[in-house]
Amino acid sequence: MELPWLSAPAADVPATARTLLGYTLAAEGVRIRITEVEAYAGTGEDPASHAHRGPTPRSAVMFGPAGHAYTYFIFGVHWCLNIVCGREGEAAAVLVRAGAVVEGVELARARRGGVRDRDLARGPANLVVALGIGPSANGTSLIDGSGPIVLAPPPSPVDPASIEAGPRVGVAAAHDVPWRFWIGGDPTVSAYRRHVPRRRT
DNA sequence: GCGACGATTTCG
DNA sequence: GAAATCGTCGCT
Repeated sequence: MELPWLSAPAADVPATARTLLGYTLAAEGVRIRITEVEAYAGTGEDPASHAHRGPTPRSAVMFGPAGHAYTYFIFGVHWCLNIVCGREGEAAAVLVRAGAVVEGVELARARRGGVRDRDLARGPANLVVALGIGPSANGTSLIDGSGPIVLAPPPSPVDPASIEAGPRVGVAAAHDVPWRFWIGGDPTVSAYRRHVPRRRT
């Protein structure tokens, strides 16, 4: 699978994020159709990006070739999945926030335990659980079949007019850029929560 | 080396 | 509204 537009310049990552809506991610017996994403740009361009202050051991994958997975650990509890975008040396990425399970529903139910089907892959950490992936996926290719996750084009095209945009969820910085994109009206899209500062101890 | 804090989820 | 819970990153 060749997806050259994934390597579009980092400045175009919002457009890349929109394009990824409707694509499917398959891993460990479950396939989900992406219904919600967020765009993150690179060094110096996006205060909310992990790569904003330059390369670090964690964010190194973001600076690599497009089409690879960037997984990170958050709050000592959860894993989230990004699709690396942009040209090599740039650090753009698209956070996969929600999806609809289209294959392997039984497996996804077993992994998520007793939630409604629409919630199986609702929210970035829940989506990762439904797909049964984890830290070992970091840095693997999503497009050449060499890794545990495979990205594939939409089974049915997404109507561009149905795509909606808004501020990214839970980010303290850049609250004003509408870099979250979702398929309008889709029940699997996660609820918007504004960033809440933690109480200092 | 130390400490504040996070692209979250879930419960009360 | 707040806790859980720990790796990462910047610097008191």
